[in-house]
Amino acid sequence: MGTRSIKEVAQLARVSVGTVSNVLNRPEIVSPATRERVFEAIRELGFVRNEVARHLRVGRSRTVGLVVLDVSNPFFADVAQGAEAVADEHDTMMMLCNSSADPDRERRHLDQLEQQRVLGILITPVDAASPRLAELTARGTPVVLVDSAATGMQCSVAVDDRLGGQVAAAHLIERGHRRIAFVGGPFSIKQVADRYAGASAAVEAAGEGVELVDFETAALGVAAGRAAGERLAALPERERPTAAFCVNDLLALGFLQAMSLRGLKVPGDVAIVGYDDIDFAAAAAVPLSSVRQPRELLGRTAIELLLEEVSSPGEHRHRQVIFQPDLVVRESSKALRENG
Amino acid sequence: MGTRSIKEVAQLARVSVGTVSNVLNRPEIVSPATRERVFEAIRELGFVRNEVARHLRVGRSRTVGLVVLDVSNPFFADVAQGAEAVADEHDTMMMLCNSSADPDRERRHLDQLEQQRVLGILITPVDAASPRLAELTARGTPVVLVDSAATGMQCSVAVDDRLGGQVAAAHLIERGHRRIAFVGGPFSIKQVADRYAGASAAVEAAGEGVELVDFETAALGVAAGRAAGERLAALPERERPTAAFCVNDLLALGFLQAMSLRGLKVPGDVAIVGYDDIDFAAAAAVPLSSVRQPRELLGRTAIELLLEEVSSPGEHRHRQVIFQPDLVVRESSKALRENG
DNA sequence: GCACATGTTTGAGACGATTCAAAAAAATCT
DNA sequence: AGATTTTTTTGAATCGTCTCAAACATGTGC
Repeated sequence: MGTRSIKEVAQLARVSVGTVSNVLNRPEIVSPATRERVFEAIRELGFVRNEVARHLRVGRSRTVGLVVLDVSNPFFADVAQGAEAVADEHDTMMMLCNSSADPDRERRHLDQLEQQRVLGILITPVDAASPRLAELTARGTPVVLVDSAATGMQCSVAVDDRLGGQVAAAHLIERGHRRIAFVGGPFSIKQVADRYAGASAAVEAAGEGVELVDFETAALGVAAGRAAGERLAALPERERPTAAFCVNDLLALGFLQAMSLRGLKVPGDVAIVGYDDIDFAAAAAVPLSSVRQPRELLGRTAIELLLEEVSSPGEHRHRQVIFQPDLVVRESSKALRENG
Repeated sequence: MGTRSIKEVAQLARVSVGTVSNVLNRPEIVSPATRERVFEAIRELGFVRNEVARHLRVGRSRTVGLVVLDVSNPFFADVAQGAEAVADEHDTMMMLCNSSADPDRERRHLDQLEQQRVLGILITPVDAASPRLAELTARGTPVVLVDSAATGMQCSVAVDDRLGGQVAAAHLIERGHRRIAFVGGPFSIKQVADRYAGASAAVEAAGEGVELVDFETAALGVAAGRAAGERLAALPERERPTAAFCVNDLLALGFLQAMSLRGLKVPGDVAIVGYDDIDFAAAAAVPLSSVRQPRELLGRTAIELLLEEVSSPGEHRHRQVIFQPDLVVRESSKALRENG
């Protein structure tokens, strides 16, 4: 094809390849006249540096991988945006990969990233304990866990999911709800399990008469939420929970949709609290109460930890950063319920 | 670091590097005994093939770039998902890049992708006529335009935006609206301009007494839609459009939110039609009518065209694929309006 | 046991950029 | 003008893998 090499540039500019390389990397050590001649040749030939060759020689990549559970979840889109902003400042490229919460797809992405010898990997793992992650670290690819706490071998950035679940459930209990649905799954995903644990704890703390009812879902999208909503709506009124804590906003949105299809009022018949506080939460049929996470900050911090690890491998100490979530109360959980 | 090369594997397995390479690429030509010995060595050393070196030697990358206007718009997330599914089948990696509709960010991404010598680039360009794109093609990086028609030098996959705009406006006119707001911008984005042109045409065709009122926005997100909604709501009732055609669903969602904040009923006071039919459209406060595009299909087709071009550069003829949009009518535009 | 086909393995170049010691050229000082 | 320092430029070696012609084994038929 029309791709030129440094050699051709050298030829046209009547200098050695070493000089062309110098013009590209340390232009200040090349005499102005030569430098100009080389630039001229570059322009004329439409030369574009081959980053692959550079990488091979230098042994250091300029791209980092970010593997998320679901690109189409705005939560991750925002995390990615935060990370990319920082990457950009460091002249680093970000490869966004989507695992769809599928361990197999995740593995394939990790394989490819490792083969590409990326600078490092940011990942929201399907399973944080997977040996694959330890392997990567051991072989020299730094890994930072995003939205999931590490155990010390890696850096991680997370939000206190247990606390988030607890706050959400406590809020519903305080509003007078006694039977609360927990909507989310699969439990193998750490975030789901932690938020459940938090909600459980709040329910325990409330004592007798308050219970948490599982509505486990197979996935974490709008459709799964709708399905869970249908299941709940189908229950006879006496058994039906009067509130639902959905483990993310997509589920909550789907759940809300099901309520309105089945003629149940929100928050009158069923109150809802979601998680993530994505932009759509506030724009929903009934504006959703939601547990907010600092999304961009999560991304920013993650990549900063990674870049720090890369730039000073010697003295780097792994850190586990944990942010606090915030409950944002909106219509969907506003009504007070008289106890029965 | 702990990264091993083919040479070390060869040493441990007591074979030549050529043989190791053969085991990796054409295992069938290696005798079973040797093959097993090599695999054993690979396992023992934790060898991971260096794709960078391979790429340099072979001259052919296994990754394609996808540059979109906005990762956090679910429309693009879906396009990406469609493309990635196909990429996956072809053992190809996808780099998702976000230009945020910023020509400068777009340029930087294109530079990086070209330097990485990717197999090809799928792009929803900020400006399809940019010489940068022609340059890429000329230098040997195939480019496929996504959601934007090409002029013959490249392949492209698009949806008939003019038709979409027309259908949306015609629908509102048919419902009895005479003054229709067009919400969207900047007009420098092709999709915006085309949808506007279509809506204009429908208004023209309706004859006297029907008009299109511009509410140009600076961006295409929820916030911009909310702002436009505020502007419209602030108008005295007699001048206020009774319907709005929003150039995408994010704008429509924001717009809808503004209506409800200002106490205007949808569709009673103002009817709304959005564009893209993202999952959230159906889940909105008032389920949104929207012009649906085949999102995954767009992505699939784009990368298929690219891979075809790459695999048979000789006889490849550039194609411009155009899909038809569909109007999905929901609550937000259902009410009939008696003419005044 | 020889000629020949068939099946395996080898090892010396690429690929395109970077690096760095050494050569060459230019500038400065006696 | 010659010696010395400083500034530029050079070119060979290198990164890790693939390729391919040639070398080497093994097996077959006579």
